[in-house]
Amino acid sequence: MTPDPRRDEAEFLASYDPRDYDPVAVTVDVVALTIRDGALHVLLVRRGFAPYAGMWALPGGFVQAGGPLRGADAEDLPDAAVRELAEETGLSAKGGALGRVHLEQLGTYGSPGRDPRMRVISVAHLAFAPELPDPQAGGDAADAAWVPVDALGLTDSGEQRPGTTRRLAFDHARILADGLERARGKLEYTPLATAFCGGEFTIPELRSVYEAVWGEELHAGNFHRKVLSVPGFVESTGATSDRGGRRGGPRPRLYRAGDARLLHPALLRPSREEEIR
Amino acid sequence: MTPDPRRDEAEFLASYDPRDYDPVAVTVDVVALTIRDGALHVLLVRRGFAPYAGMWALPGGFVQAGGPLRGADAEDLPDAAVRELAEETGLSAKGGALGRVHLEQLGTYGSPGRDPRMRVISVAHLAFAPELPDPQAGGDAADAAWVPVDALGLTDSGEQRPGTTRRLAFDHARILADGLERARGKLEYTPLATAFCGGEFTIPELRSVYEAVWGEELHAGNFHRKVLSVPGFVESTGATSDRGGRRGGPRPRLYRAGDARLLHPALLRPSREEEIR
DNA sequence: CAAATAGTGTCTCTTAGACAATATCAT
DNA sequence: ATGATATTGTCTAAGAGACACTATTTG
Repeated sequence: MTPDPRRDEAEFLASYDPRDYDPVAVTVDVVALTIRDGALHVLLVRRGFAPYAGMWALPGGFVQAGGPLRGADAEDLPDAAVRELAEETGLSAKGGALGRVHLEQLGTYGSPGRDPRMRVISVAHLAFAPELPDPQAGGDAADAAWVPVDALGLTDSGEQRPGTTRRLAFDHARILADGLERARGKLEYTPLATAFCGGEFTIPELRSVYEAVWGEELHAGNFHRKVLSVPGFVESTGATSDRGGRRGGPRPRLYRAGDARLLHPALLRPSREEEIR
Repeated sequence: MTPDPRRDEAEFLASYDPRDYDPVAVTVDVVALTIRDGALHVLLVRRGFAPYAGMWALPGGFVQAGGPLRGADAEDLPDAAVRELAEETGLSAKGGALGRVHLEQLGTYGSPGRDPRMRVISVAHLAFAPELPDPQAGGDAADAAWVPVDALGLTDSGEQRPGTTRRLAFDHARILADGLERARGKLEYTPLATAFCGGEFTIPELRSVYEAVWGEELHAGNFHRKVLSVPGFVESTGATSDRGGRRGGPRPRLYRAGDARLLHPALLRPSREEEIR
């Protein structure tokens, strides 16, 4: 049963009864990405309870709907995503380390049967974070950790290769695969790679972000010149890093994110020939 | 109140009661675009009932959730979008004219208060259609029509300019603005402009699609050469159109969509300098 | 016939990418 | 000292866009 839009609002509210509706739950899941030790990591929680007990899942939870009277506890979707992220990481949402996190909506997943309990529509979000502390296992989670994406054995078709130890619950392998593909694309035409860095960063650090997300080595010289040539991508701080490269080399200069929202011309990743058809 | 994931599935189902939940309704809305008379049009319905009676809205409706027992009437989100489109246009979903329509998810809109009746989460979809017949006003709609997008006075910020006669209900101006921006971008790096054409089309017809969506005139010669140079964008049918241009000119050749899913190199639209920052 | 249009040729400028060179730093 | 790294320079090929030209069709 679904609401009948032919009734006007007053009549609707007067005759309102939750039992008239097919129950649908709306959740928010977050694909939170960060770079650790030069590798792309995703924030996962281990489920303590059925369904999928013991398996790993994206952090997420039910949206506070607010009920028919739309109480003050009704949450907007981005707010719900930030709240879930804060709960799982133990970080404060406002002003704290989460203040620098980029968050965008990824997509909505609502196939019947994706949750064995009931019809669940999940609005997935994508977050780019600078390096954050290890998460606190809390709430519903038996464990929580930043997990290297490579260790999950994801295929392009959104499944995990057989033999992968950490199995993902629900359709979270598909959601994560979609999030990774979105992230790879975003790095091409937006300056969001800077969201993985701290407030100040070097060009080689920025390059390592691209290499971690794209899974390809980039030519240092050409990358350097390209980043500086795109208007508004980065701006110089005038300062210089206090350390050279890991195994030698001069001290790189420091930059901060510029004011561009789109990169023009874009930084196209090499060798996309395969995925064109 | 939200479900407690700590209960296992059997216990969950045994104790299930719809009244335990904050009621949330999930709808599907469709931004259906087509080209008519060289101008971009969107499919709109006029609301016959409150809220927003008399205003125009995107076609859409409630998703059939299927209830806790997940009956056979449970709908996937894309299926719901196709069903809404078929209901509003009076066209058959399978095999009919809707078979050639491109459909993709656009985004999910769930701000509290966006629907005055209750908490409604709307999963918006974007459809590219070749020229279709005029829709049949039916179901909940007092009227239905393909409306020129330019006549809606949309601003970049997702609002309608004052003085626009056809007002859009709910947050549909924002959704439509997002859909248009997505469409403009998709034409750059995918061959989806062909989805606005019939099975066979000419390069000038394809160019008119780009001009209608981007709102800019393109250089005919350069466009022609560019389209043919991108691998897999179009393939020749060998045939020639039976008419020349409107006011003269040779008969253009006919092409059909190629097998590329991405355009490489992309067709970048001119003059994007403004929107970079 | 006059005007418009399809399709092709040519030129210039920008950019991507390969490669090289040099200065600086870690070990 | 040795090797790695940051940064800049140079060269080549590809592509975008401006412009011109010809052949063909409509009215």
